[in-house]
Amino acid sequence: MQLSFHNSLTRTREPFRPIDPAHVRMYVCGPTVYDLAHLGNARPVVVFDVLARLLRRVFPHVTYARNITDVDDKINARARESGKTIAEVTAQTAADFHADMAALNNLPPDIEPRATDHIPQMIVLCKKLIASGHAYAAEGHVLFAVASFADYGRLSGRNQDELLAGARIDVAPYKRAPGDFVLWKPSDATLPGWESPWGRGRPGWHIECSAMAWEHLGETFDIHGGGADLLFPHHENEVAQSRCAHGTAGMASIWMHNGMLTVDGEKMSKSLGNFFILRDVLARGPWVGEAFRLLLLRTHYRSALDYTETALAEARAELDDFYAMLARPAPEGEALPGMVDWVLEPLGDDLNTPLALARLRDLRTLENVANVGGSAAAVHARTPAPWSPAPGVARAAVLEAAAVLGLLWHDPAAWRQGGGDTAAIEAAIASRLAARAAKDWAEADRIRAALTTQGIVLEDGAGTTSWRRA
RNA sequence: GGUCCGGUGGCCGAUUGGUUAGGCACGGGACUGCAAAUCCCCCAAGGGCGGUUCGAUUCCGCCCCGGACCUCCA
Repeated sequence: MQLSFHNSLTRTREPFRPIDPAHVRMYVCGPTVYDLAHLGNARPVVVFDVLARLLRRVFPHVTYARNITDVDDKINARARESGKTIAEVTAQTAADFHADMAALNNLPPDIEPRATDHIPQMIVLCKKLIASGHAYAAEGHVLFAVASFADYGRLSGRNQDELLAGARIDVAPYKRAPGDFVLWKPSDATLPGWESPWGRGRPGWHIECSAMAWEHLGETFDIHGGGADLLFPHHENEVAQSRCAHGTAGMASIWMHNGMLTVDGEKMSKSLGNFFILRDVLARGPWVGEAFRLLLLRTHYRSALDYTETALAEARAELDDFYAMLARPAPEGEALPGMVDWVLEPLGDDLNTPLALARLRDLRTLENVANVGGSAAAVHARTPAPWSPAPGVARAAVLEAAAVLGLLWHDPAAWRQGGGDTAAIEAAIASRLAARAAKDWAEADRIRAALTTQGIVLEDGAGTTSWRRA
């Protein structure tokens, strides 16, 4: 399968050519663990989880690294205000993050480096940058000299004049230029710190990713991902640090940035205070995790995505349709050649998940036609061949393709019927089947109406009745 | 103000210089004891003004509108 992706660096779609096809390497910026994940935090995790699954399908060996930032002033502030230690805050938040991302069926990355485990590497980078004239020490700080790097601004599409003009913070007196950014900063006794050639201190935000990517993926690697809001300054600064420290022409071959998630048309933001905690949304039911994942994948990853109640309900309804198909008894089948690749092909075209989902629906229709009856003519107008599979065949293709999207992992019966005691429901259905056999339609309808008030929907089949929760 | 990305039918949302996206909702039909599930049909679009072209939703220019970034942010 040919892959191509939109590269933020060149602002064009490029064929994906790994530096080493035998080992594809991807780095994605992970969370700063100071608070529970909000809805927007989930988007890059899901997007790059799908990308990792796709890469693993195409290439023999993939290393996907996603860091955890466990040293940051927001963490310090959270510890101070909550009365917990920094270690408690980071450990608990990281555990919460893992649980929430697992609820969205994200696979763990291959490597999950932590910033505090890479302090020595950060210090080495600072030393290298100072030695090569790209950084300087001043008043316990180490700062990157933006003017020393001609390509600074290339990734985010800015020139240095604009950046200086746009600098809106007060310029610290120890900076040579307003755009210079901190690699290392001093810590007083109340703050976490590590001994360094510049005194006891802690890393700046950007240096950690340069250090961890270097340690685990090398000086250059294939894909660097993250949210579009990280393009500047975070990724711009990462490139500057890594390229200047290693003397390379680039850091990652392809930079990929997911669009922002908005709520009712406004960006989710800590400072705006309009953010939804993912865990609160997940608490609404066992269906939410998958419905939210589908909601995310129904929009192309680079587009802005507006989260609404309606969109979540629609995603759930769509999953209901898939699980209705999967819950229907069908013989074990094997996908016809080409079926799965037909669905996944759009993923190779800059991760076009909406088109892949449209094709997944077509395979669902083929299974429904095979199993229930009807015409597949409309679907055949789109498929590469007039597939008319036996029952169970398209079903197998749906499951295989959905697995690359990280969808349809629930047990169909559990999805439709939920947990809890079902004996009373089964008993009522048995009574109704007896009434129907006796053509006592009034009694049959009375039982169904009673179940309807409990939120139970009956589906009569040939000689049997199945049920689901509405 | 600067930079960038968008504006597609009632809603969501892809592809494409000419040929059906798809989903949801609405309406009609098949099937069903009645339903549900399922299938079929129908519906309706491309912000505005110019330009290129035989032909533009698709390419170019301008304008309008929306969003993101401009050193907390996925």
